[in-house]
Amino acid sequence: MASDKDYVLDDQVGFLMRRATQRHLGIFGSQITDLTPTQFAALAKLCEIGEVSQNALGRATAMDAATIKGVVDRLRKKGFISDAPDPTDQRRLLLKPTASAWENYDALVGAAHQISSDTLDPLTEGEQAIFLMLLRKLI
Amino acid sequence: MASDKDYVLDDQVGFLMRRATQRHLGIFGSQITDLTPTQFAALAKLCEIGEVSQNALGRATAMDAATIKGVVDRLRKKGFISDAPDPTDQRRLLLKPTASAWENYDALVGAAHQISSDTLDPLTEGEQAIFLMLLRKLI
DNA sequence: TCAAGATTGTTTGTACGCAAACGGATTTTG
DNA sequence: CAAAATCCGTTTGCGTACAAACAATCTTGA
Repeated sequence: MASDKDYVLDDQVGFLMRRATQRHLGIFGSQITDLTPTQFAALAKLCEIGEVSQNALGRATAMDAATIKGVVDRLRKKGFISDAPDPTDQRRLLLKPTASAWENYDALVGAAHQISSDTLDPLTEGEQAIFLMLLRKLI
Repeated sequence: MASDKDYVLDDQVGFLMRRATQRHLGIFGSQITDLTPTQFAALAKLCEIGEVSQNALGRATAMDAATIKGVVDRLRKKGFISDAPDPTDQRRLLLKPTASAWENYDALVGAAHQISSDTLDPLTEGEQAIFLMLLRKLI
């Protein structure tokens, strides 16, 4: 008989979440190729907020200071972020989306919705709502 | 009024899964410090299987060939994996857990169970079962 | 049988993701 | 007001993760 101590990797929540994330990233990559999911998240938040410091954008997108720096660097290289020193705080780098950022964001929002929809497609609508509700409790 | 096209990052399944995974990795790191979650997954599978080629271990743990190579290299450096060429297939590297691997695995299984339990702790037992069931459908 | 195709392990390059440390700027507090 | 604490952006180092390419080795099919 199975002991309480049995450990089946494939039944562990961490392993299942990693695999579900892998599938989601595959869906994302097949529909949006110019930006990574992380870059799109930062772009979306930046367009949502409008003007924000680098670290604050990181907090808003759940990326630490080291991670958001690399993401912002790559978005700037793509021409999606312009920055200027904050006149009221000399430590801060004030980020703003460029016109090109808005164009790309607007063009990609539909695909982004589709990606979320495709990710949840194996579930019924009711299950999707339950899943998202439970997922929110695990943050 | 909100348009159908509104995109709220914080409501997207990908973003929520990333944050839930972050929380889980934090819980893991606070209870198991000698091994990363990925390394523990590979170790657990290796102990479960017993003897397996490197790429096959990667498939069993949802890691591609490049990723599993690095993980195996680090586990070997820690003394948890011994390898030998497969006599029946000269391409294959046959991996086996060392005695030290078994000792460490046995010693850590309890913590691993606790990590899964802590990760799901915000949910009731019924919710946990539902969440895992839905998560499995999203793989 | 033997050429075509697949698989094994490897390397390189890019991109998160986090810990830790750092100097400089700002805020808090004693 | 000055010291302590905090926050800002940066760098380094390590560990996933995956794409793409590669040589060596099997396997298959005509």
